[in-house]
Amino acid sequence: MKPGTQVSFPVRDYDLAATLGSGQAFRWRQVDHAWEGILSGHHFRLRQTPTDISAELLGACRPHPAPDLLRHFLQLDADLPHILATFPDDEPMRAAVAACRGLRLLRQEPWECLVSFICSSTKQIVQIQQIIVLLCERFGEPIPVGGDASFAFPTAARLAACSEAELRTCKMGFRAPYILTAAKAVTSGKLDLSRLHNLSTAEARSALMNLHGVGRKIADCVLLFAYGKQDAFPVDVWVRRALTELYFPRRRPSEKRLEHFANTHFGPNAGYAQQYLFHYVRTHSRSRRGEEAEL
DNA sequence: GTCCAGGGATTCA
DNA sequence: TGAATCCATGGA
Repeated sequence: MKPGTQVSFPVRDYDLAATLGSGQAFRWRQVDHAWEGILSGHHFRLRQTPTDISAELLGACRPHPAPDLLRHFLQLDADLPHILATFPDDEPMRAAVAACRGLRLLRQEPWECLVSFICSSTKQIVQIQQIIVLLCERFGEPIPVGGDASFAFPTAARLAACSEAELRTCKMGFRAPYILTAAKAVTSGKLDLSRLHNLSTAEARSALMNLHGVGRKIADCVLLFAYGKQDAFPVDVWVRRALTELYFPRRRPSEKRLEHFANTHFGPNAGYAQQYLFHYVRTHSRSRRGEEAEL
């Protein structure tokens, strides 16, 4: 696949906008009716038609993309109806699925995913995107795309060579030392990200949580979005809000009760269900609150 | 349990 | 339009 070439994938039950815009990945932006982003040093433009997702390669800083790069990243072969059938049959889940059926979990590169979510702590999605733009512009390999350049995600070795002050110029604040220690752990071999594929969810989570700045929530995001461990269930501000409002509308549950509920209610693909709830409350809560305010 | 660590987007008044 | 709040948190 050379720059300028185009491929097309027939798809069913796929919502590209919900998938790329639901806060799992931070390097995809909507341009007119297409989505542009960088994956493994390749700058793609994706479009959804009623029957297909088409992909155009706009530029690359590496010779050839892996043959199944997009198929794997976009999880085109995932059996979505089967996954949705494992969700609990209750009103909140039905509403969430009805609102964004076709939303898929991506399969991202572990290093990029780990760095992105270390940057995510107490940041809004727009700000996380801004941090990552700066990080890539300053430390990523340039990708020639037409007149201007885009940038690959910086390698662990490149970030390990940065000073904390250099990282702070990317507006990541107190997260800079966390990124630096993660980069050094990966570069030194102390943390082998490729090895986590073969570990159980609990073991892989524990390995990630050994990193300074990575707690349960960030570890679960990486397990879910990079390793496809669909029993991982990240609970952030929005998911906590969703669980409380949708499942415990009368009385606020204790933290322990909520945790137990999250770990037991959603079945083998709990992480997938979590993503539907996350996207659902984020895209619907404002209007719903507006309605409540009018009552 | 409490406090603190960027900083800008978003909401509020 | 200036102020207040919030944010895919985790560590001390």
